Amino acid sequence: MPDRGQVSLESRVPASPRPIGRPRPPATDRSILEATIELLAEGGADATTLDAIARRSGSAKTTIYRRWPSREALILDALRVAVRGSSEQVEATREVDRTLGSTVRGAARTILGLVRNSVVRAAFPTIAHELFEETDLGNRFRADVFQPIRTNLKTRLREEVARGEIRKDIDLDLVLDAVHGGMLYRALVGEQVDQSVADALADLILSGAAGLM
Amino acid sequence: MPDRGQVSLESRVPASPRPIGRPRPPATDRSILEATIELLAEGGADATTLDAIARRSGSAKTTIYRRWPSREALILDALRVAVRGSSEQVEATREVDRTLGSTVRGAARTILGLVRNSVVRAAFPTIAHELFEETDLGNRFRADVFQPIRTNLKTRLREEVARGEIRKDIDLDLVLDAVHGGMLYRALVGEQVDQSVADALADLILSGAAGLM
DNA sequence: AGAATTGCGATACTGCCGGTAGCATAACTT
DNA sequence: AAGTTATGCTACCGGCAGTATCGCAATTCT
Repeated sequence: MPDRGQVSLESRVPASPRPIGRPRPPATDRSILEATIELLAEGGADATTLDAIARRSGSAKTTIYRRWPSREALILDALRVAVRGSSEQVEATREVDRTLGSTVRGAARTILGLVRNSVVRAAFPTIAHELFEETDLGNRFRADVFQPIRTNLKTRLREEVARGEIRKDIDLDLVLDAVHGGMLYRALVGEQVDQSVADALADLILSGAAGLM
Repeated sequence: MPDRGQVSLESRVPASPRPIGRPRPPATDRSILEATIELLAEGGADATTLDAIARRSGSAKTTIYRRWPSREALILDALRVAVRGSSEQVEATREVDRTLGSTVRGAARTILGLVRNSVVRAAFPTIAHELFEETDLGNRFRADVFQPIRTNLKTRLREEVARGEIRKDIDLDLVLDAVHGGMLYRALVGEQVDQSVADALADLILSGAAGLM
């Protein structure tokens, strides 16, 4: 069991000339992930059993286990793909406007796309479990998915601070927490989540709720 | 199988004089819930199997299934109890001060107690699943747990609006979403969550992030 | 007192699912 | 041709949610 690992982080310089033996068609990874995503979207996590994934992808269950160490890992990888797709879509939509507070509004809209994504919703309990339990899987997911989005947004927020659009004494992490968390929370408790809500939330956090006294 | 049901919602006017047959000792309910809470806190949801609950509570598995229709229902009831305990504790701590924005800060601290509660953390993936899937269980939980907290806070926020501490044009739901969601989100992604963070988040939402230009 | 009714504990069971083992075979390198 | 690795298949293990059965206990009704 060589376990070549689909995320070859260690494959540095030599770029291994040609591995010996029967090669793994990369298309198999894609079809498995695709099947997983479809099942998550259609029937939720409960319907996403390994037998169902194997059946739909056309690969054997054993093949799947040679490429992913566990069902959770596969689901999280599928979620990774789905998130990447969803946020890229949003990024494309976002015009590069520089109106006041555009970053905060953009952040709210990005999360909007995610909390409405059926794959994200289906996989959310799983990822929440991994995050809370501080699992290796959860930590990797946090580093690979959450952190990049966050550092990107923070950079842009710092630019807004430099431009004077945001106060210098503001904790930018809190701004992002309030925006992202607020949208997520609304989705959780079943309140309306759409673009107007996203914008309203962003505006609230920018302008504050306090009376002017 | 009469299934008397532990949440006799239909038991209206007559208040059934005395049910026939061997009575259910209410202590059994308590010991089962207690065992469930302990297991959730100690080993997480995975360790909270029905056999473990039966073993620890001293009741038979069949007895548990006569009182709760499913494992999920039992876990959600246990969570309900744990939340009630946790938020009552916070309510007691909260002095009845009327400083500006005290409600918002109080809301942040209440959630702080919840996201740090190990039972809540353990049961969170389950409740998230039920909420997202719009299950009967999830809807009941929303109505029984989320709504009361929310309406209570909204009432107090409206008083602050009347007092001029909060602007009239503010969507109070969004304020609560940002506070609760922000704290939850921080706990999820593993950022620091303590009282100073709760207060800072509340202050941010009250005063806003925007520069004064 | 005795019949009827309901709850309990124990044991055994079903069914599903995550994960594994073993094997024959396919694809590739040398 | 020999060695190496991937695949599909079938069969299996172990754990766990949920059910069935049964003898017994506690209580109400007549």
